Amino acid sequence: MTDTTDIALDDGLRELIGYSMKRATTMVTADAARVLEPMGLRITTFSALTVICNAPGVRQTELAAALGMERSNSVAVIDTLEKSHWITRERSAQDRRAIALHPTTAGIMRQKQARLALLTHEDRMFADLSPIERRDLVKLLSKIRA
Amino acid sequence: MTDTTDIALDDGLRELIGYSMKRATTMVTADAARVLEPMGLRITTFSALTVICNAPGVRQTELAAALGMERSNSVAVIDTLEKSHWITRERSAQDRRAIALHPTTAGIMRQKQARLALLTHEDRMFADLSPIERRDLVKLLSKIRA
DNA sequence: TATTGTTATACTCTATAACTATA
DNA sequence: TATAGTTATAGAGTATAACAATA
Repeated sequence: MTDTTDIALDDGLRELIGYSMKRATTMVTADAARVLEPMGLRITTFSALTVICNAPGVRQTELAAALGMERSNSVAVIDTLEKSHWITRERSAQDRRAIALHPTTAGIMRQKQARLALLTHEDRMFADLSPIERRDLVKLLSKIRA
Repeated sequence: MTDTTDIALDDGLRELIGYSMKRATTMVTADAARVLEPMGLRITTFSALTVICNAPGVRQTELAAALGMERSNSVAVIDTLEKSHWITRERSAQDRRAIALHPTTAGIMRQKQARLALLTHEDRMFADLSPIERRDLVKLLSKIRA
């Protein structure tokens, strides 16, 4: 070190909250992806599967909106889940344009298994935060507005 | 609404802190990108430019490590900054393998301008968080460990 | 042998436009 | 005419392997 104060190279970026958010989120999501990978899931497919398990019959457009993704991009995600036999596409009787998504028994089991693995992963990543601090973190994040 | 409790479709995901982090970070970085775009900068190029302005003479490998990116991916970022005449590449005399990165006068001015725009953007995005809450948020994020 | 910058490549996520079939 | 699902496509970020020049 050439300087007694030993300033980090990215010190000029640390004044930006968004920089801290991005670094931390990248760490967390990368670890979550590693946890999901051996189960044949990625973050996007796990998220979609979870919504479908919690709201059977949800339409693709509703699903995409809930996850903040484009309808067009949701198609490949749903294709993957369908090919893995974790969900089924069923044409709606009331509105024959729409497709209702339903989880299979295998899909429900896989979602439960992945959920538990992610809760364990979060217990590890957030081990240095108390339950109150974890709730505070989510609360503060929810106060950010577009 | 069919249910009196009116549960959101992504409710099953909200128990995961990583989900809140990802949604919030996507919002913040998307807005930051919109702010930087008219200045000819993206988040990655702004970050690199900031490090180079704060640590003139930094090497490419050091820069990439500081930003948590691959050396190979930093090349295109630095190419862009060089083509915009905001930085220069100078072969090191001590170690002729290495390249020292220096900001130009125009680069320093552009970085200052972009920094101010991002501080304004953060004041808008984090308007509902007090100064203490903003510090708490960063503090909590720093407690997350790999 | 190891490291620096570089190229090539591939994969994920994301964003937009346009098509089809239904409403 | 508007909407639901779909296809095609392109951009940005990210990850790995391999190479030439230099240490």
